[in-house]
Amino acid sequence: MPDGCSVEAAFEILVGKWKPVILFHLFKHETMKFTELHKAIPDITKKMLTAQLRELEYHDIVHRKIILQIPPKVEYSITEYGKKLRPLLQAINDWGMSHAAHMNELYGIEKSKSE
Amino acid sequence: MPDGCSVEAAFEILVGKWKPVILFHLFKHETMKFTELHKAIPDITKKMLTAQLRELEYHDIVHRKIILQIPPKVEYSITEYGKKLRPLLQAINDWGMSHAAHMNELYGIEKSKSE
DNA sequence: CGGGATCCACTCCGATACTG
DNA sequence: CAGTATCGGAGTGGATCCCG
Repeated sequence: MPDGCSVEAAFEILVGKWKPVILFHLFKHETMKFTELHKAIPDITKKMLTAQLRELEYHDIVHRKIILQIPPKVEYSITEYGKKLRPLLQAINDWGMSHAAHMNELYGIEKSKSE
Repeated sequence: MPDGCSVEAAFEILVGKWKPVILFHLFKHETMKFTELHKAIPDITKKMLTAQLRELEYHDIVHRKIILQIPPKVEYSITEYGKKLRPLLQAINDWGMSHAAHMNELYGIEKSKSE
């Protein structure tokens, strides 16, 4: 099965529950410090933020720049290679939005998750 | 956060570990019976196959046609709406493939997952 | 400040067995 | 044949504490 399988490979990199949000912020701000990211996504724990960032770094999607000084500082940014992801993410996002509208047509607006 | 969040919504529908493969087969064969799908994806259990199919059905991506007879038969097919997913899946797949090549450049071919 | 280590809770998935 | 119900394991994410 040559085709349709790299989809899962792609998902392994993009899923992870927090990666889309992290990438979203990084695409917007170009460069963000660890703390800025953490404040932008308050619900994430430091552990998870670090873990997801490390994975993205491994996949050459984000770059980690360490600034040694007394209050240590680390800046994260999207790599040139990582920027290629943008149209794909955008396409997925567009589909997600239009699909939400489609679901709305079919079932009506569901606010609470049934009772 | 209006943007970059529908990505996760889209993932909820497309991820699930088996959905891409199921969709892949369905896109190829137009119409498949439950057993055919099961034979096409031997590793999946009946429980999972049913569950994933039901979710896709709920999201109006696949259609379930029940043929009542003594050996019961059910045919699954992609809906018209579901066909819109094809280019998206293709794009994700393309990126996954090119990314695999990129990883190969960076780290070389890794066959075993390091002992 | 950035991030690693440990422990725990929860969810997802597989194996098996049963039903219509 | 198509599908459901139950159980149990594995993997994932969260809270907390500790280290540079």
